[in-house]
Amino acid sequence: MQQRVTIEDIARAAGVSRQTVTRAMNGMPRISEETRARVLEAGERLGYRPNRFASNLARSSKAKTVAFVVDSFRNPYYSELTADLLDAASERGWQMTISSHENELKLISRLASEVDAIVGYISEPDEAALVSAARGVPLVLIDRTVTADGLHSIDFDFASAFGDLVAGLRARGARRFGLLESQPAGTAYVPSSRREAYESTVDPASAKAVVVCEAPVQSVAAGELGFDSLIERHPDTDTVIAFSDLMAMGALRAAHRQGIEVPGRVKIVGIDGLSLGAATVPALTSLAILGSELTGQVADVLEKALGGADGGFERRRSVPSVIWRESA
Amino acid sequence: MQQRVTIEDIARAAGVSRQTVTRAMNGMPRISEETRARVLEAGERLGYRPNRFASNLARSSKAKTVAFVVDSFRNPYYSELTADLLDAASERGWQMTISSHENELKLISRLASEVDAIVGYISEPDEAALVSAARGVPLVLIDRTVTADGLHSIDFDFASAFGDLVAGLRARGARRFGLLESQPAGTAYVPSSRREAYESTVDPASAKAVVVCEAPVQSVAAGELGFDSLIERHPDTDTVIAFSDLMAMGALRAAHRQGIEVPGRVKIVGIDGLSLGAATVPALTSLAILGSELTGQVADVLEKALGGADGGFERRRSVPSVIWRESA
DNA sequence: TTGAAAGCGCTAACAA
DNA sequence: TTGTTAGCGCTTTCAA
Repeated sequence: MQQRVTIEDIARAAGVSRQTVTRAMNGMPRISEETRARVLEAGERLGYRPNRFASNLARSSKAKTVAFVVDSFRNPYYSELTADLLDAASERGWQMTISSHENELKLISRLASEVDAIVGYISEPDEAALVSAARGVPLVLIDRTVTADGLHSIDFDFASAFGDLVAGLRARGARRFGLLESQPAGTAYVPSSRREAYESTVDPASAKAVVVCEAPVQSVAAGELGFDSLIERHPDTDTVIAFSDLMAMGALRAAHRQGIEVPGRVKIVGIDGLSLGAATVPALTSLAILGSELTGQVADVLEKALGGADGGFERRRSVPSVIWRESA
Repeated sequence: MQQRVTIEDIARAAGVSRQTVTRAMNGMPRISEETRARVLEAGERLGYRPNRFASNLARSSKAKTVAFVVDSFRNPYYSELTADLLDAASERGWQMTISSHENELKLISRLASEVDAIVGYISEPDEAALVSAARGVPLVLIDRTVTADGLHSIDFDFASAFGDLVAGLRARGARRFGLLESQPAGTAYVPSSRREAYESTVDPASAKAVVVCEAPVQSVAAGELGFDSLIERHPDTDTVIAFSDLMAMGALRAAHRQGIEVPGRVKIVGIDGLSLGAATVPALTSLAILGSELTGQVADVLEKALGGADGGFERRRSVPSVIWRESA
């Protein structure tokens, strides 16, 4: 970049001091309209572009930028959430930069020198490593609970959410449940909090009907395969709860292929609350994380953290709520 | 933020000069491993965090950040494209910040002082106003062609893409086409380049079967309503081309509701190339913009623009290509 | 291998 | 209303 035009140049061109240029450029008081116009005109003419680094270095209130980290923006869950967070960020005057994973720790450590806070879905289990990678930059982890000092977290209360969901499903005639879980291929299996909530909510027979798909968490294909195998192993299943809306969409496809009527013969429910769920055939009932108070919680935690309140680390919980649509 | 720990502090703590700290921190040569370790340790201990503004101000090669501007990240088209661009950006070491519209000109003018380049979907027709809002920051407009000096653009060659699409559809038995177009509510209607390409490609009778939905461009509901009205007005239609994949998904829903078999009775095709198209029932055939050379073109143009090559403004064209799936 | 000096471009505080 | 003087925190010469 040939960023050569500085306030110095403008000052010279307009015959004023640098300070006056600053005042004109930033709409500050204590300057006559006349000089302001003259300075602005000179800036325009010379093609002046403020240097944001210099400006922020000198300025007392620095620009805040927060990084949002996710697995992949190809997943509509993350992108819808991004949209929500983006609104919250721009309301508060924060810039938001987004990144998807390479190596988590390396990414965090890189971001730590580029932004003022990091928030996102990060699976690295070693909390101490996270704290040290963040080097003092506030780090807010979503969808998990942390214990280490130095980290904030916002988790979902699936236990109570599943209570509501299952009760509602029973009221709609559900008797025999099945769960489609997902696990990133090639990793050690750890039961998800979704699964734990499921098992402790449904009847014992249903609790055993769990299919774990080895696939990227958010894959339609996984839902499709999982549905087939679930129905094969547990033919009496009348209600399928999928780990995510995308998997539920896969289940919908599988049901259609098998000629299984939804919701007549089998009800299908996803988790996430994608707005896209309204566009499937039939429209998807979902345990919604999006559109819940999640966004507000994130913004809240960030506000505290950016404010520099070193006092304590937030541990929040957010309760998903059911969106009833056609599929259940 | 209490960003008080500076290299000065570390220098003092480690008993070295500031330069030495810089060398240690940035992995530069001309420093003994021993001092480097000592300095790093001091930094760790004091909780040092580099100030990115100071660093970039002093550094000769500044960090590049590019802003990506779209209507809304709730639209999967934009989010999938974001994912693509994000990959391209991180490969090149650029930061990317994303923004969705408020007032376009105001947004651009704000971004102009915060980033090094702006790329995106911007509908403001007044090119001079865009140039002046960008204040010298490279501005790359997608999905349109510009004439003004000072703007880059990357447009889609729908004319030739529609040629391929329609030929392929005919080979699959299509005879009577219909187009579902969309127009933001409350704006003056201007035929899209998609429509123009459509009309000049299909037979005269089909060219007249165009339904313009007054709705947000990318709405499933619009596609649903549009499909109904198209079939009502032109019952002999056997192939529906929708302005976007989301609208095509709406059309799919409407067809299902009406008991119209897809692709047996009516073929349905979208535009965009969403990966989600693979998840619908039936999976969606689409004229793909995503996954085409678009991303590469954008990166290319940005590279030139960021490089500071003032020489000329790029005018690129990108040809969408058909992804054949079940719906046609 | 290390350090001293001189800025990067801008804004804050103070004077004039 | 305007200008002067000091930095913001870091990196880049250039010397030692």
